[in-house]
Amino acid sequence: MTETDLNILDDEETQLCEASGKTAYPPALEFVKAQRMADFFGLLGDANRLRIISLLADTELCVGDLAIALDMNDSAVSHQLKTLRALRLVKHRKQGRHVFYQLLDRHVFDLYNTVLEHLDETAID
Amino acid sequence: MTETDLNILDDEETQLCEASGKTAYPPALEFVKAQRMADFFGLLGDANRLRIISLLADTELCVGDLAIALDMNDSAVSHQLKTLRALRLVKHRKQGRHVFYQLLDRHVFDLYNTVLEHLDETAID
DNA sequence: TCAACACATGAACAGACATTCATGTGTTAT
DNA sequence: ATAACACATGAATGTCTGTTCATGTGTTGA
Repeated sequence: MTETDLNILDDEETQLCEASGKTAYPPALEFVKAQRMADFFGLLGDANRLRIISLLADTELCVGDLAIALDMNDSAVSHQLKTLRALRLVKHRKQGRHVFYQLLDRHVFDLYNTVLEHLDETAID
Repeated sequence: MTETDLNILDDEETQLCEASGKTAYPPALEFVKAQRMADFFGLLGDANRLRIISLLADTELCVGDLAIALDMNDSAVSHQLKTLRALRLVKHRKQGRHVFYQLLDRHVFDLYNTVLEHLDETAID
């Protein structure tokens, strides 16, 4: 047996369906970690947030210009930026009464591009 | 001017805030494409769906075993699998009264691992 | 000082979505 | 045939969340 190698909970040997040739549960991603990942992906699961990211990846922009470029309410943009700021995905710089935002985490933009390519080669729905 | 190079809508020369040194809007991701990406990311934005993916990446499993391994309702698992199936992320194989699912799109699992690493090196919240 | 501006923030509303429950379909075994 | 099983599906429910509206804070210019 290689239960420990497979990181299997051995409190109870619950039986799997006999149709599968397996004798124990495969290791599942712990829920807390799964939840953190889900939060991260969910963060990118909004079209307007992605468009904001796409803009801020190229250049620095203030809230008002973002709103105009995206045809969004100033307040809506500000709320979204607050979210992105909380996750440390953007940094901001105050200049007079303007606040300029810029993409901080390039890792996110890599993910962005990865999925962009994925969509080109895969037919969704 | 390099407006066409930058793919800028030139119907109206709306003025940006003078604080930014820019004279025109940067190109934004088209909304429809952004929406497709958002749908894709949103799909991964659920802890239980991620856990299902993590299990099906390692091995083939039937619905009932998934439900037990994840401590979920059979119906809930089935609903989630329907979603994953619609997006062609999993494939299924019928064997008697069991239906075995398996991860089809390894690209998704790559993304999964990428974010997993990302979370280890970044403090979220 | 006062008005206009840029942005932030809180509450309220509406839409999306995951789960549950009840039910339906198809398969196996007696 | 019929009961038990494995899974799928539709409706209903509760929760989460993005936008809007109203308001607050801080800055600039007259």
